Amino acid sequence: MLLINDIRADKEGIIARLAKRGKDFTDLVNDALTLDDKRKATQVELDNVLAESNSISKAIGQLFAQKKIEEANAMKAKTGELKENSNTLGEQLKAAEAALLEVLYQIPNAPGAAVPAGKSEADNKIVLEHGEKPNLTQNLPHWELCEKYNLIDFELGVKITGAGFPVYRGKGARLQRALINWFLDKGRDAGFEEIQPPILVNEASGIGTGQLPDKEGQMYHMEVDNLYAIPTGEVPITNIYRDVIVKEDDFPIKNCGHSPCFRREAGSYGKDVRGLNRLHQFDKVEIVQLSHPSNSYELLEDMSSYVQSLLKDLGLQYRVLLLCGGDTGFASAMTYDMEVWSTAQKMWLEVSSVSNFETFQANRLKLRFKNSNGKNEYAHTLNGSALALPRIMASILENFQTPEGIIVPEVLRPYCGFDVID
RNA sequence: GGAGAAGUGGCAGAGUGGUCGAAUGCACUAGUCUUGAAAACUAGCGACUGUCAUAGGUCCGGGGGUUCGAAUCCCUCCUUCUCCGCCA
Repeated sequence: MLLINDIRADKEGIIARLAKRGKDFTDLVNDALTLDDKRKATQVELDNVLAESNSISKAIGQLFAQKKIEEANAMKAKTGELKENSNTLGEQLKAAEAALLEVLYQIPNAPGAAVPAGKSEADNKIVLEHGEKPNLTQNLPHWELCEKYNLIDFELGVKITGAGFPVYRGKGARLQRALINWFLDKGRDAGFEEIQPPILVNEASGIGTGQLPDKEGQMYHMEVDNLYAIPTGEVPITNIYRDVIVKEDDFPIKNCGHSPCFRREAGSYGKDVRGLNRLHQFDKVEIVQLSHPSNSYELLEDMSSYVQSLLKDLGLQYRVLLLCGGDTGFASAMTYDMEVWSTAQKMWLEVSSVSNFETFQANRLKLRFKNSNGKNEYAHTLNGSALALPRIMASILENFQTPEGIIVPEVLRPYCGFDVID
């Protein structure tokens, strides 16, 4: 959520930034400020009552110490009203805080300066396009290639678990494992510390990264133990830093981790979810960065370049989109999407998304650093996929197919141990 | 899963109902001394909220309760340790 103090400091600026999402947030912003005023007023009132009651309690303590029992008992009588008062005010304060939070939770992140205004993906800006779309003599979609070469068995997954839980086998499994290892090695070379996080998280972590309470239905939930299957490695990795005050000198903090991801994706059917396009379980290598507020946008560019370097090394043609306000995720201030053209499906496949959240996540996480004035300040968080496996698998299978087989990108050959899938 | 013990500031560790937000040590920061450093000495040193700045308020694993007053008593949850059981 946005910091109420930031909103207070530059209300018009925040409203203007939010307007780039194609919606007017003036009312919500005003509500938030009004509720915060109310919260503060209640707090001051409560503090005064508590201060008085504290001083009386201390006085009683001193009277007892001086054995003036009767005077002490007489003083006790005075505290009844104060106590009642503080109880009422305490409840009012809780209510005021809850009301403020409820409004703040509804306000998305304010898009950054470079983000174009717009309502839908039609308004996204194509930043660059790299390489030529492949010109193939054979154009099978990946699900047919998977069947032809026995790489991924979707039907078998249905039998074992259900739709959206594919079984990778043989060279399919090996290619995927090769990609994961290669991504992790590249991450390490780029200065990211490798993390292998838990893939089940507790409620506090879900709240920390914003999946809870709103998006509860998108995660698999284990009721017996009240744990959630992670929808992305971002959740456990970012939560490493929940309630942490990092050292300013440690910036940028760079983490990278592979994990399975679980998404219920309730209600999505049709050709967009065919094959590997959308799954309930998939693997992803995620990169996470914590940044000093002063240079988080530089780091966003670094992350974008890094992801692009992976795509280039794989020999994939791609384009980079700067998402417009309306298409930028709720928590993000600025997002680049990387898309690979699928010749067979005649559509762009989103293979990565890198975002700068500014303080939006750090606020909920209570992720701070001590600045040069000795004051605690919220850090900026960024993350991105580097990369998500299924669509990269699909891109490789579809774009490197030949009548003689699928040609494995050179960088992966040492990792998977074969040059061609036939 | 069963039995027992424990959770206090960055760390260690006092504190069992009344000037305790918390002794002491270490670590850290600044100063004195020194050519410089070390040592020694002096001072400072938790977080949140709040104020123009003070003041004030909250926080001793989390939540709730008893009391005029809770780190201290009660309930509950979580975590860690020891022993037993089970086990990749």
